[in-house]
Amino acid sequence: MKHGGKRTGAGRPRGQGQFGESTKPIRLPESMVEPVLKFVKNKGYKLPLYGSKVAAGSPAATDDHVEAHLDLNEYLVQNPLATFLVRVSGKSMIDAGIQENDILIVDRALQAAHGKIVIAAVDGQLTVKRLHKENNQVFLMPENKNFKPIEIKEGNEIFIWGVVTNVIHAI
Amino acid sequence: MKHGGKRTGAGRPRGQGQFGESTKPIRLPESMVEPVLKFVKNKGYKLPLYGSKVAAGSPAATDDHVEAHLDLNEYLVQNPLATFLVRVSGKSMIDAGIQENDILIVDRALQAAHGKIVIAAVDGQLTVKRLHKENNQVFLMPENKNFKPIEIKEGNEIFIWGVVTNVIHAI
DNA sequence: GCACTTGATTAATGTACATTAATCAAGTAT
DNA sequence: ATACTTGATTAATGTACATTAATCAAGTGC
Repeated sequence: MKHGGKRTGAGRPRGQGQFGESTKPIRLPESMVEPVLKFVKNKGYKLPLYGSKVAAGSPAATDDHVEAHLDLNEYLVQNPLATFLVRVSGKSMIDAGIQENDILIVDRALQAAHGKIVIAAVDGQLTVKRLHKENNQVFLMPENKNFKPIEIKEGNEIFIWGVVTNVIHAI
Repeated sequence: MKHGGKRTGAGRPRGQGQFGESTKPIRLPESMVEPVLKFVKNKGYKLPLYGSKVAAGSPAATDDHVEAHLDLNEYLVQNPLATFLVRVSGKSMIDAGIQENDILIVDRALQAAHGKIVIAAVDGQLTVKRLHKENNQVFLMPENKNFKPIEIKEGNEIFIWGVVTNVIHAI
């Protein structure tokens, strides 16, 4: 009663697991287990970015003309520990394409240089303005003709929180 | 030579690990190990969202007035497997706040209803337009007076790929 | 010959376990 | 007394291991 002998190709095939590839046990902090499982399930949120020229048919049908696969977190956030979001209120930057209720991605690690759009706290209120530095004078410039520039002087309570890198506008 | 006896409070303290909390071994597909470690290192990219009123000082100093902690992937992408990105070329939707080189987040799972801004493939070229349905006629409407509407008729090679949900504009 | 059963083979899976690290307390030397 | 050493205690950490799953091949009955 022998069943022995070679079994080339026998055994559970590789890549038959739930992920279709080999796995590795990694220790994760308990609070991250759920988010990570979601992250893995969504394949790391790598979204295809299409350029302008495309093949006919639906985007699912072809991967031609895919410029890249982007994770929005990685693409939009350079310095995760120094980045925060601000919801826009007011229309003072409407001419810069920043509309009410848009979400701004703000990086505290970037230099608040002349010409940059920044988030500043003025009178306990956050505001978006373009930073204008000129001959020792510093202004927060609105981009809406109905608003006036704010001058930053020694001693007035204005803090620049960071530099706006991206605007997210919901349709 | 006894060193025995009770040792209340002895032992390595809880929360002394690299994550400051208990961990759990989870199997991950090998290709996701690196992205997941990055994801965990960045604490799941939970970014604080500030409203308009704030305390003085820098945003790092206080967590008052934080409306929420958002993961941009989760916030922007409802249907990860049906979502893709398109880089905008052309200015045909400039009046809708969609500028050249912006990145659009597009969801194929949403209904392309009248009035929605959609991505369509026209002559092997992707285009953003507002969908206009009226009396059995369907139009792709630009929002820029220099461009003309495109009518979608039976038999012409126009495919609607999905509905634009968000616009990302780099500053 | 053909279907079915049984054992062999190998990968996937989850977790138990040995090791390491960090702390406490008693013993020891100064 | 004070500092140092040694063993005890308990959590963190990485991985080995037992179990399960999926396949192959020989044996068995008809």
